[in-house]
Amino acid sequence: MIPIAEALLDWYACHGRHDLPWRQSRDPYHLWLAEIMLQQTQVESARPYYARFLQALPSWQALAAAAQDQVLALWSGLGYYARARNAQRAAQEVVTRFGGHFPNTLEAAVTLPGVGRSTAAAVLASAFGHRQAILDANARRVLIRSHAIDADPKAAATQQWLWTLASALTPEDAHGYNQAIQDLGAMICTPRQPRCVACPLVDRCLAHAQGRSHALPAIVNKAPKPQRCAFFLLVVDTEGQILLEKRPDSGIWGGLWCLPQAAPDGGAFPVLCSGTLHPLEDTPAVRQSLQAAWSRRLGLNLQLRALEEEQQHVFTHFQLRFRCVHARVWGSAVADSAATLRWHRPADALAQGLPTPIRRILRERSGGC
DNA sequence: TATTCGTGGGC
DNA sequence: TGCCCAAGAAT
Repeated sequence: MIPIAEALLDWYACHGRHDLPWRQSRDPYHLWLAEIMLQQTQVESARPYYARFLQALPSWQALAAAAQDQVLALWSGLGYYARARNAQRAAQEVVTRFGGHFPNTLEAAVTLPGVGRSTAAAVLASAFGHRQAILDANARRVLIRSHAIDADPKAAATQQWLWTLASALTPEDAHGYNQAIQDLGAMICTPRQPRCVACPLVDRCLAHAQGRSHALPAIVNKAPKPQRCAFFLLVVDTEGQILLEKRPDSGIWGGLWCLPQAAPDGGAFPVLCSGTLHPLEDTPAVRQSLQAAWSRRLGLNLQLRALEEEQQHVFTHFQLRFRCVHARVWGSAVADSAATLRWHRPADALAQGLPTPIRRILRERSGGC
């Protein structure tokens, strides 16, 4: 066996995180679900979602047949909601195209929505014992440091080299090795302040030999985050119900239920705001356009009331500044043939698949903790 | 090829 | 506090 693999497997046997829930199973459904949830997500964030999801939808068939709203409600708060929509589509394809069994080749597995090369390899190795290399953030960082790779980690040529390296280093026991290198990356070879004294690869690590462990991977220059501004409508009917709008599948918060949103100009999408402008200012003109836009889009006769203080929510690639607008409704009834508008009692609203800042708003209003 | 997709932890 | 980063994939 390659010395690196042997050292990693020995270390893993003693120090690995053997107690993770998805490591107690060899069921492809369990392992696949864990891999999807863990994409760009830390273990402790995904853990409670994994348990709840499996409890509610314990099989390919259950997930395939579920209502999308239920799937998104189970995912609500975990982020990257395309994963949830793709997961359901993948389950449907496993049932219809693969007879209820996860495909047992890399080529077939990556045809499933939301399953890329690394996710497919992880499932095949763990569920079927195949010798398949992964290349996630942990493995990538370990390889970059151990081989002192200076190139831009995101460049295509670097990715290709890393995949070649990962494949060459992965032993027959890929199941154990993949988990070992992930645990090393998460526990020892961390992004900042790696604990090289406790690393089983310290004697073979080029970065450590060169005294550059802390300097790798190379830093990629970051683009400044644009700011976007929007208003959210808080309208309650005579029975105390609140109006929610289902967002389209594409775009941010796709498929989730949200407070009706409008830009200061009345448009549907948040507008870019520079430092000098005050797009969230409470002016008669802004109120006018908001009232007109929402009344038309929602088919309601609205009377705007107070505007709440500005809040913000930071995404990976932009910052959303927003204010909540209280309103009264005259008459009733929302005409919505597409069923993208619904009145919910407060408790019902909180059971829906909501984006985190919207959940926070509704929770505070209903006096919850 | 470069963007677009969430959210919370940690320093 | 602000910023970086995470068990990546789709478009």
